[in-house]
Amino acid sequence: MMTAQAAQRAVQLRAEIERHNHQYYVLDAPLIPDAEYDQLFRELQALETSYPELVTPDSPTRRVGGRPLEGFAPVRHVVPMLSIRTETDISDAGALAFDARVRRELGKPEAVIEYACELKFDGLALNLRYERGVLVQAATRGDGETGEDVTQNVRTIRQIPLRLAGCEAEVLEVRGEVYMSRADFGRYNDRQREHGLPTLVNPRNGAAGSIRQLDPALAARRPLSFYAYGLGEVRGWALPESHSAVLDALAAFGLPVCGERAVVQGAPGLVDFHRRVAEKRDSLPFDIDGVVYKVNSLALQQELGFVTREPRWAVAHKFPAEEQLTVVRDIDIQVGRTGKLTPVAKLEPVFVGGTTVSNATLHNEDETRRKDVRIGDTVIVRRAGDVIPEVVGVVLENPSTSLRYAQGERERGEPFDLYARLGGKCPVCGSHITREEGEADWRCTGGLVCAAQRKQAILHFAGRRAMDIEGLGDKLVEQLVDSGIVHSLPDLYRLDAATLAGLDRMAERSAQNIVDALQKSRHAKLARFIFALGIRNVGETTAKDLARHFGTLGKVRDADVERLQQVPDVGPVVAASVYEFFREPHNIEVIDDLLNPARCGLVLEEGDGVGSEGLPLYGKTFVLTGTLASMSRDEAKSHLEALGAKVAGSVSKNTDFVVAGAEAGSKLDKAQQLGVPVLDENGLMEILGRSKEW
DNA sequence: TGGCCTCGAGTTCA
DNA sequence: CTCGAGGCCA
Repeated sequence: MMTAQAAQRAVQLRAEIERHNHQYYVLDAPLIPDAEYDQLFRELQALETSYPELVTPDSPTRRVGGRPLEGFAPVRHVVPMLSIRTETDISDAGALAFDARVRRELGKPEAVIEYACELKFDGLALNLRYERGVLVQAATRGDGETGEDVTQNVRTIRQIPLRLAGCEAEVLEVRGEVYMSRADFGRYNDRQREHGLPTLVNPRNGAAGSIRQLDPALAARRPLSFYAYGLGEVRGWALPESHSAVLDALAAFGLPVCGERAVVQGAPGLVDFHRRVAEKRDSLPFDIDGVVYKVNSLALQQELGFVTREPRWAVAHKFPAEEQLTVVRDIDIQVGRTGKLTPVAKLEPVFVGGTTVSNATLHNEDETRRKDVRIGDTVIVRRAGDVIPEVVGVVLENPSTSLRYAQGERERGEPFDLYARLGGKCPVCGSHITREEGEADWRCTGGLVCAAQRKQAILHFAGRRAMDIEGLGDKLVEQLVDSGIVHSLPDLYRLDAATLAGLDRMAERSAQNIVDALQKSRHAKLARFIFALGIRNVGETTAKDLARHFGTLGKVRDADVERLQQVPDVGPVVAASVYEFFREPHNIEVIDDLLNPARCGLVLEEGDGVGSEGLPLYGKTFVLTGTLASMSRDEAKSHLEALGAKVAGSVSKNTDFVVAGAEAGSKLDKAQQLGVPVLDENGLMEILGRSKEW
């Protein structure tokens, strides 16, 4: 790069970074995720390293953060609050590189260095000043030299002691991070939503925003936590020899210190810590960016010193970002089994949370409008603890494009309007679409005329929990419906191997497998068949309830709304769904066809409609969690149900037993919380075995 | 009527 | 897994 170009780029980057600093630190309204900001910052750093003549005294790299907010008194830090360098390589190599650097700087290439390892919190750094053990002042980092006096707000954080236990030091400044736990964040937002008040975007913004609340009464309502991780100015207190001993001392004074820390030896210890924390990351009660490594010996820390504003003896080693920026290429609209129209954002593929994400649901029109996602927008995508990616929100300025369009607002697409986009018609069948008063969803009115709904209905029918027709997946159904071979459910049972073998990715062998699977499914339990029909509001459990109560399909079909409501857990809504389903001539036609021995030849396993009162586990509710060694969860479920037990999906005080297999999750915790008896696999086998003898 | 508990339905990627 | 809503009970 030519010097002139480099100079121009540096000016651009500085302006950009300053603006984001202002957004982030002063306005608490970041426009871009941290990873993106870090990247801009690193680019400027790199540029200034290559061209030292470009460095200006007011460059953002010369300071650590933003600037004090008007309204809070400025506080000059006696000992500057430095930032910590981030290792660029997020793989294990990052840890090795840091250790190698430390040994080289110390001139001891062979030494095994002792490190203190901690978590890197996603929050806001604070300096707490204690004089003779009393909290006299709390300040934010600000620009590192001067922060803001937020003592009033910090006093409202219960975890922060106003007086230290057994510390009479003339001055002891404690540094740490204010954060919001995930649970507190969720609870806070739930409450805000209930009252129709604005919610917080993420816990980090919550923490930063609360501390900077000018009204301490408002700040006090935000549930904040704090962890101490270091020291500022110290007078009249003999420093221990190591960082870990400092933290122990702070904990003894009554300050919260995070328990997830370790003292390790050399690079292997760092790698090990990084891995262990990465595994735990999702189950921690708070968000973290990564981990921090610090040379443990304070003497060695001093020897290593600083490069400009960053200590040589510490680095942050981050994890893959859970949030990333990407561009919405298009908004597709999918048609579900019930005709529900779901907008889906087609994204420029982006690596986030360990996998590449290219689709994200926008749920419905209101949700899309609330987030104001439009085609062409840059959005923040998150893939946190759970697996499913979500669009967190729109970024109104993309740093890479705003450099180009620095002067004006970027052109945006139209606000999302589902009806207008579809011209009022289902994208698959062209039937008109409706949205009932008070409903969130638009629906296609085409019913089974709509190919999309037919495909979904067939897939549902073939599903594992329904008729369990192995091999009949979405690709095959797609082909069968599109080619016109299968129009409705009975057509499935008229398929032969020769027809199937003509299809894409279908040879004789696979074709025969499908035919066999269909043959096997001709004999089905009533409950599965009812579920397979796909009646609105009738899922697996309700289908079982109906089958058990009525015993035969004929009785279910002929039942009036009143009779239907006598089934446990069936109220007016479900009863109406069932009743109307069996009044629809097309549905009756399909069912008759399926059960006609001369046509499809399905045979239902029907009963006489007695309850299961006589069974040994009648009236007991089980919840299964974790993985069992000897059988699948579904098998365990059907065994239990065969004995009259009810198997529910979540634990409550009505649960009689929780069966915990290997790697049981939150359900086990909940069981312990509620004092519900927990069985291991042996316990389950014992119950199943014993009950069989009865 | 309000506050649980459940159930139903929709969702992503390897 | 999570959200929304149906159903039940106090």
